[in-house]
Amino acid sequence: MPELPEVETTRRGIEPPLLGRRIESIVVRDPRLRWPVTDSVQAACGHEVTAVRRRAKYIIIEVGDGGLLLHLGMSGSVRILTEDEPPRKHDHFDILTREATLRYCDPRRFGSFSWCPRPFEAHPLLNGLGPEPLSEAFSGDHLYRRSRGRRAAVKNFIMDGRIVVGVGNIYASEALFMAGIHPSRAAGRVSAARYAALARAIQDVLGRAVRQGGTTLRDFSGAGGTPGYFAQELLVYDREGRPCLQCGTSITRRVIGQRSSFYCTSCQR
DNA sequence: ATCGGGACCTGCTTGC
DNA sequence: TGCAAGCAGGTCCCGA
Repeated sequence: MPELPEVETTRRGIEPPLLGRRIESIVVRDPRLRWPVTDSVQAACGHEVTAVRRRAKYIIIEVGDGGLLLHLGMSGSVRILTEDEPPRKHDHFDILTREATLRYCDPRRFGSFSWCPRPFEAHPLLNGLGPEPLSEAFSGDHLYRRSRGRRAAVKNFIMDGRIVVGVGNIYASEALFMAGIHPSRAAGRVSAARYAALARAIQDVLGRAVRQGGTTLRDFSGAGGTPGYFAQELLVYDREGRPCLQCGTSITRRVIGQRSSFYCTSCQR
């Protein structure tokens, strides 16, 4: 469900109700996430939220001497409650302020929730991460330099968080199509010029999706998991057998690195 | 160092 | 209608 645009949309959605508010309590109903949720998250209680940031697909709810580190995994979502509501299946925990409650739901339990002391970058889950795709630190030149000598498929390469963060399965397919690069081409065999086009494509597609408020999480009432209206803008993803919008060739689906990949055999080389 | 594959989960859709 | 297989937007960890 959540790629970077959805995570950023979630961040923007929970920032107003949390920023400047004191965390009164954290109620863990079901600690079984990717890693068991421990009592260490209670360190945030009694503190005021000073910022709600995003790093890669993590959301960091900052308080005094640390932050709550949140990942939505494949199926995670949060909603903001302003009145009591009985928990549903897969509602794992609540973060309560006086005014509102953040409730986290994650059926597949690939998400995570943990306490992160400062400095955040030192946390094992955050250190070693590559640049943010929408930051100055990310460029075609960066991709080019990091890819020399690599034989892995370029699609896997750009989905590797140590190279660049936030490029998930959908947008990897989309960006490669926009740049005209075949997803299974060896990363080390893509020219600097084509990496420049790829970096632009990644920034363009992620930037547009963020500006549109993501897709499935536009509201926080727990929408259902299918692609929202951004799906209409997808050029190749989930379009197997349908005509390429550039040349009419039937779009191919193939598993690369255990993930479905969609591309045009004629436009992408 | 790099790579591919397996692992972790539930729920929905598809096909026999 | 029922049941099993296949599929899903992430990413960590392992052995080669």
